[in-house]
Amino acid sequence: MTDEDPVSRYTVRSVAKAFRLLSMVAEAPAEGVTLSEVSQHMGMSKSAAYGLVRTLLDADYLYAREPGPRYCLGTALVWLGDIASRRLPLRDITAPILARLSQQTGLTIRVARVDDGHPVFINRVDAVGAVRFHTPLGVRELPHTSAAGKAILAALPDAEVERIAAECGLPRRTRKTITEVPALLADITVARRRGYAIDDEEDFEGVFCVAAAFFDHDGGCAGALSATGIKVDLPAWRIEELGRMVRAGADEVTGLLGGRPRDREV
Amino acid sequence: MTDEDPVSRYTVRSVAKAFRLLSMVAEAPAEGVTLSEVSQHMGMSKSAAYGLVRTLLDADYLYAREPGPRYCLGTALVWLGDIASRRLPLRDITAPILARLSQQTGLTIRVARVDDGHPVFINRVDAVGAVRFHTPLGVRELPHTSAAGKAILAALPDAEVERIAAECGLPRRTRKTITEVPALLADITVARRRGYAIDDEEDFEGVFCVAAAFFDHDGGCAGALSATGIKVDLPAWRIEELGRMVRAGADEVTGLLGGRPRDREV
DNA sequence: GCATGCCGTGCGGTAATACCGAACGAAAGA
DNA sequence: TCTTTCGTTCGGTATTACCGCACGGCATGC
Repeated sequence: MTDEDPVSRYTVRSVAKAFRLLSMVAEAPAEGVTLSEVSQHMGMSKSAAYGLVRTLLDADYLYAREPGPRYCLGTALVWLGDIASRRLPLRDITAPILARLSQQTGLTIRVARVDDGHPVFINRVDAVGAVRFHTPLGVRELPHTSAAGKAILAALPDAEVERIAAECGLPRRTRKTITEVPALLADITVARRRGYAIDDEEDFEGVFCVAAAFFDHDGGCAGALSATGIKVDLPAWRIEELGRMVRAGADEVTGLLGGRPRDREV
Repeated sequence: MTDEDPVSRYTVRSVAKAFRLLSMVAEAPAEGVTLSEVSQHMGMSKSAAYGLVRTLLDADYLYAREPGPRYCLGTALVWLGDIASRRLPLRDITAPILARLSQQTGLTIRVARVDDGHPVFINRVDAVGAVRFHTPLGVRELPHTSAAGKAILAALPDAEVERIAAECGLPRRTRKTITEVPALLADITVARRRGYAIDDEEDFEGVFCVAAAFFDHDGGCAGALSATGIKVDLPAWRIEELGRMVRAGADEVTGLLGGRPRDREV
């Protein structure tokens, strides 16, 4: 084996495998996976998979649900995830604003931080009695299919938007997804004037989002707030109202971050 | 090496080390840890620690905060923790009740599930503007120092309580912690009559908790709801009111679980 | 009732590996 | 300027994790 592996020379392979296993369980149905499924998907023998699973069980990263047994994500991940998310400064700062917006609007409110032009949602508050959207946290999302992503793009110069678009390729998610760079730039230009970005069924059919970006002390975009609802519940006047509320919430976050809002930009 | 290790023959050692490292970072200050600290605390060479850290960085289980660099828990853990906690059925069922109780009381409301007589908190809703308590999720807690723990114990027969008490040894946390089995049984007996359990500065100085258990279709205790506040803010009449509200919330959870509430028990 | 898969569990042997030690450039402190 | 400490990199080797194989249990099908 003289060829160059995709893994660095310093990668501990067993650990990387364990993480691949956890990702596989996370993406599998909630009932969990069997040992044989693990050995198949991981391309390793059953006995090797058994050792790996046992290690994860002992550490509470997995737990065995009888009968089967089927393996599911364990409480150690709840523990670590709670600590990790609490230590994101943005989360603490924005939590009360999310709660207030959720009460005011009756919608699901989320906050994303920026990762190289892409949104990573780090918290979510579901309104009581509202539709629950199963949107993941902690994942780098596509920038062009969510309102939060477009609000973040709108804070960047057009050249940067084009670079990011070329990088991720603007894949289609629904029939309304913007898949061409000029259309994306046009949409962003409107968002800059309006003060908030809109996702009109561009990520999921029937789902509508409104988002506004906030900025830190550098004047750089630090993230975005978004409100998510079912499209049929949102007439035009309601969308404008939501836009103003989200915009106001984002400005408040900007203030708490010691930042300065930009003129004529989201 | 013919001696019996504490780890099973099937334990993948590198993976266990990676988990120990994550636990270490989780218990360290929020600013993160340096590579040298890792190699020291883990008892391994710097180069080995470097390989491990690089692996965790590549998988987003850690991220490097400049300068230093200092290593902190990464967004992959936020992702996995979010999925793991969403898949706990109790969490979805109780979420709206937590939110309502939090609004009604202005306190932090938590829900714990039962793990062999011990409470494991799986969700928490902080009231807006209230004091934030940094209580971890997903950890097996001591049963005798929290209101939720005592509410769970109150649902068990005395013999079982004595077994659990012998197992964990009733360690002291504050000067008010109950450290003797007879006193614990007496406290639990009162809780059974009253319908809710109380933690009066037995876990943290100045912190007061009220909790009530809920039950599943077997009639077994499935967990408990608790309300947490600063002691000076809670006169006696307020505590009684809180107890009734938490009790009512727990009964509601019991109903949603298809369970039946017990007579004269928490 | 018997055969037949399939699953989870255990055990050697060996090829793959993760670890140690040493060394280097850079940055911070004396 | 000198010293210390940090993160990083690189061979060599002892450790190891993996594969193949076999066994017991549990359903399913004939």
